[in-house]
Amino acid sequence: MAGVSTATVSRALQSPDIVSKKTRDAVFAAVSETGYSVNTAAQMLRRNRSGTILVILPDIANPFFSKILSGIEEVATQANLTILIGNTNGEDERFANILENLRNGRADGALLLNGCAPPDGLLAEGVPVISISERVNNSDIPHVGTNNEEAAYDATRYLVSLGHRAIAHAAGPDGNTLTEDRFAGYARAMAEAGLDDKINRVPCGFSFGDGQRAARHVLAKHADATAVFCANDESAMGMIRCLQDEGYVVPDQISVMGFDDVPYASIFQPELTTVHQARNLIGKQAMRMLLDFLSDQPMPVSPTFLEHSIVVRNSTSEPLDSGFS
Amino acid sequence: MAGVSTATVSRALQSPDIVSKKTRDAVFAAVSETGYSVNTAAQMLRRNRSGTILVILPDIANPFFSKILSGIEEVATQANLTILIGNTNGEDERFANILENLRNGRADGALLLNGCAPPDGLLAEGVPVISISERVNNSDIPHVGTNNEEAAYDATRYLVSLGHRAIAHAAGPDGNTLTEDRFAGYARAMAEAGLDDKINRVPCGFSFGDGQRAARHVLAKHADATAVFCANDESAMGMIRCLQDEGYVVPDQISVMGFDDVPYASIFQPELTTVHQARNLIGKQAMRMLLDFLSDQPMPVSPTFLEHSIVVRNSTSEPLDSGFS
DNA sequence: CTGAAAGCGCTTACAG
DNA sequence: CTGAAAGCGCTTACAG
Repeated sequence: MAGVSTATVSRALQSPDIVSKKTRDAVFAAVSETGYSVNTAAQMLRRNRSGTILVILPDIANPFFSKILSGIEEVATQANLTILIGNTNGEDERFANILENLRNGRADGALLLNGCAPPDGLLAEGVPVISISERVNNSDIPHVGTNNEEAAYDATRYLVSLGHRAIAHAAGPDGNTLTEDRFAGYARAMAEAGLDDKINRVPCGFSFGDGQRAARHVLAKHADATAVFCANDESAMGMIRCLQDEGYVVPDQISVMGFDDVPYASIFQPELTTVHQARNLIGKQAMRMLLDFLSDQPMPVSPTFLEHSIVVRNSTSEPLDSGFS
Repeated sequence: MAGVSTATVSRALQSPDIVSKKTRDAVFAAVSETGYSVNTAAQMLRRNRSGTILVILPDIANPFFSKILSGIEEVATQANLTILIGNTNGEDERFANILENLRNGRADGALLLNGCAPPDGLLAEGVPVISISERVNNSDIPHVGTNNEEAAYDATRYLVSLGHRAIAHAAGPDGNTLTEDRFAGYARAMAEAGLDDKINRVPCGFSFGDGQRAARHVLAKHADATAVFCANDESAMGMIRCLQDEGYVVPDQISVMGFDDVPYASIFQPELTTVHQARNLIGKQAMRMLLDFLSDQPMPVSPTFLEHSIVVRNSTSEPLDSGFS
């Protein structure tokens, strides 16, 4: 090296201001000449910090997560943190393996996007964790996301404002907080509009195929419906596709509304009316909170909600008087 | 701990067969009781290996990559390796930062999906790297992917076999090996069918919007075209959407074919005829090769290609005699 | 089959 | 402002 101790090299690199300009320059010169790069493993070992945060999600291919991820990345990069992505694929075993990264020191904290509580004992104690988008039931894990109840309420109110009365709700998968929150908002708006007797929860799910199946259910059992509010965009698209295949015109004969505003919502035909979530901001906010958490700042006890909005496109319109039957 | 030295604990955990059954059991019991987990940092430092491989891609949200990623993950998990995803976002600076993980020991090797050569000096020497899907120009980095020239040739032959003669090609972005390979395959098939004078390279790109713009180009300048072979699925969908907006019926008046077989290809209306790439297998194969590379086995000097196939759906049909003008 | 010991490459109180 | 020294938690030749 260039005439100084390793201690000084370390100082020059980590806190340039505490060494003299002369040594600093010498060190930087030597570094760029030799192409030196600190050994992260040694650094991690000594500091007892990995400088990495773990992002746990159920399906990396789901476009819903991409903007959240880029928000997380932006903030993490600024803070000089690496992000490690763990893909559970909905499997408990994978989830457990991924959590291992928090015990063995590969990551200092985690962002949980899969809505599952870490199994007892698997979450290392005192490790900062924040849940995003999907709340974790019965836990005090800090949360960042959209107010799903409120957003579903707004969505339903929008359909009511168009003149719809028989509005069905194609609900998400069971045992999911998103499903319950969105149904609750729908039911509240219906009740408020004096439509208690029209409240109609159709079992559905979050996939395109689920939406198709739910459409057949609607056609078979609720032929008076003039609108369907679906629990997410994917299922709304499946719903529409099936209705079209059965010869119905959306929105002329039946309106369909989604939730999420995924990238594809504006490419699908008809373009989907949906609820927009501020996904990038959600990711950023969650990462910022995790940063605070890592530096032992107190966490908010109630969930942090970011603003949502109704995006009106072409899959909804005023109802025909008679319904579509 | 349970009556043995740390050396023995290490041996019991890493190579259970070289310790006596008695100590092994004692160690495992103590481990599960205390919830002990090895410190990865210390392990990395001592072994001079991170047990992590770096996957570099331009856009994590692109659904094209998801199946490749899951293939990579499957093999990596079996081999007990962690994967670290680096998202370049197409930015050189990010790319450089991501490559840093190979210098500082956070990763032992890399899988390159962004088709860019690591800038001189930024790739640590002797680090195993394999390129996937998109070849890196002028480099001897081992490659795994689809034979794009051959696949484009097959796609074009399919259109020819339907009876099309005026087949345009909406080409990918400039300076990309995929673009050149696919154009070359298209041109070869056209020439072979005696249609040299019909070879028509329309500047396009890989996005939906690029496809829409290219459609206008085709309508304005090549109104005799009865089919367009697009460089990927996204642009093919944009092409179709614009043609529909202009009042044309696909495939009746004009056939459009894509490349990749992304998940959305079968949901889009009309369902897209395209070239299927064995993305999961590509990911697996690349990861397997990287494993070999890491254990110093020799790499193949020529690219490893996995099988592609033509998926016929509803965006292509026999041409009308007259073209669509 | 097991233990004592060295050392991986950093960082950081402790002196000076 | 800088250096010498200790120690983070492992793994692995080396003895026995």
